[in-house]
Amino acid sequence: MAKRALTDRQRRMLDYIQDFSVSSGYPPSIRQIGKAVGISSTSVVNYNLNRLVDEGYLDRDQNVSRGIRLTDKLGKAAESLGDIIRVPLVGRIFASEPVPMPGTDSPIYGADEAIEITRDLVTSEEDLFALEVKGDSMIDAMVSEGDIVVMKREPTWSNGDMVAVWLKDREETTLKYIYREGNQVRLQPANPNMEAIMIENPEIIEVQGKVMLVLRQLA
Amino acid sequence: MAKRALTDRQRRMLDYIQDFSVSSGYPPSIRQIGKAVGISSTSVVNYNLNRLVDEGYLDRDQNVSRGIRLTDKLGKAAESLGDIIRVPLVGRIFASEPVPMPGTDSPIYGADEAIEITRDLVTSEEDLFALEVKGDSMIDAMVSEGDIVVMKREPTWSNGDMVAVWLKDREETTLKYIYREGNQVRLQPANPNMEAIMIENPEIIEVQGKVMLVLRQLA
DNA sequence: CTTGACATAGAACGTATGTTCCGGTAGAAT
DNA sequence: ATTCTACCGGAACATACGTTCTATGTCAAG
Repeated sequence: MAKRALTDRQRRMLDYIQDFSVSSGYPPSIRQIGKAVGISSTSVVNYNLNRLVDEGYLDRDQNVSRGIRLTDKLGKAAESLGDIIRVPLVGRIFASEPVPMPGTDSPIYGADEAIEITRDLVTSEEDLFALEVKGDSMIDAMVSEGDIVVMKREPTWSNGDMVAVWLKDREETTLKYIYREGNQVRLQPANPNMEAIMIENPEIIEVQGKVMLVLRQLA
Repeated sequence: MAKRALTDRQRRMLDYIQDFSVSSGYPPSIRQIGKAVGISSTSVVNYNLNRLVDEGYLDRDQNVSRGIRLTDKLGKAAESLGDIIRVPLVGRIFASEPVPMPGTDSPIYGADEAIEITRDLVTSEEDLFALEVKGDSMIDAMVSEGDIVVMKREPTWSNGDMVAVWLKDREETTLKYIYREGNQVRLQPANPNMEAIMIENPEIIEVQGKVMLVLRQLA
């Protein structure tokens, strides 16, 4: 997968490093970091520290105690922190399965992975979660393999919303524009070349979330 | 003695700690400090570090590598650094001896001790040195034991200057206002109750410096 | 199912680093 | 001269800390 935001652990590590540094005047040791974020093994802290170096969030000096230096990348992120929101990446979306939901017992994805988006990309910040699209079954929604859909868990929907719907009879998840038409429901693909699906009995569909954003990270 | 500025070593240590900290993102180790300021023994660095803590220039955390934190005292000093000048304290002034001079082979005092004064206390910053007054022999100059005189090494003097003069015949140093009066020189004590000394032959006096400032630190 | 990439935990290791002790010097005070 | 204080140097010591190795588990890819 292209580029992913930090894991929750790594973010907490950065937060702790920053907090400790400003309050103590010097950076924390590996063991201090581990204790703070709940990692028992120094090697794991070391591992994630190196990941953070790879991501450009900090610099390290080898064989130097507390040889950690925060880069300005974090500073910039902190600056505009008010403009960035984190959306948990809770799983993947298949055509053949209902969408995983956060907080359920469904096989949680990384459990601590997330993507970061600027606030102005979405109209709401509540109840958002993200899914990675697997397979080409969503092509009728103009969504391709590897895309990330940011969804909002919401019980209600309005005409024209793009939603993830679970078609009980077909055992299939699709992304469609949804319209109420009398007693029926019309599921309209984003791809104008595709035919709409008319649902005569609304009982057989289950709206699992409203699509707020589709991300396609290339290169 | 009341309160003294830092030794040259300690000042270099502070400078190095600050430089290293800002450029590295974390404080230096004891051995790094020693190497930087030319101290071979870690215990000596440790010793001076604790002195600096006593003086309030930094905080330390025990048993923590690089557990050094600069206090804002240095920051403030650095802020107003343009307003502070350091005057080397080169020795003591006796009535019975010529004044020691900086740069001579005279028994240099601490060699690295100095006092700090604000710039506005003196009219000139060049060729200044400081002496501690020993004994009560300068009472006719209203200068008492323990005072510090800041002097300017200058070959010339003007009427009304207070100067340190070495009276060759008496083998005595005194602080007096000096006036040229015809062929003679009048040395006028600051204490109005004291009699002036008339010098008929200027050859027997030697002006060793012009007094710029007298400091009396109490409590 | 098997493989490989990724993440974690635990333990052992080497060393960077702070601490302590002991001896020595120089100047000031007595 | 003696004592005292401040400062320095060297070495030994204890440990805080970064590094490395092995084992384990998970999950996506083949």
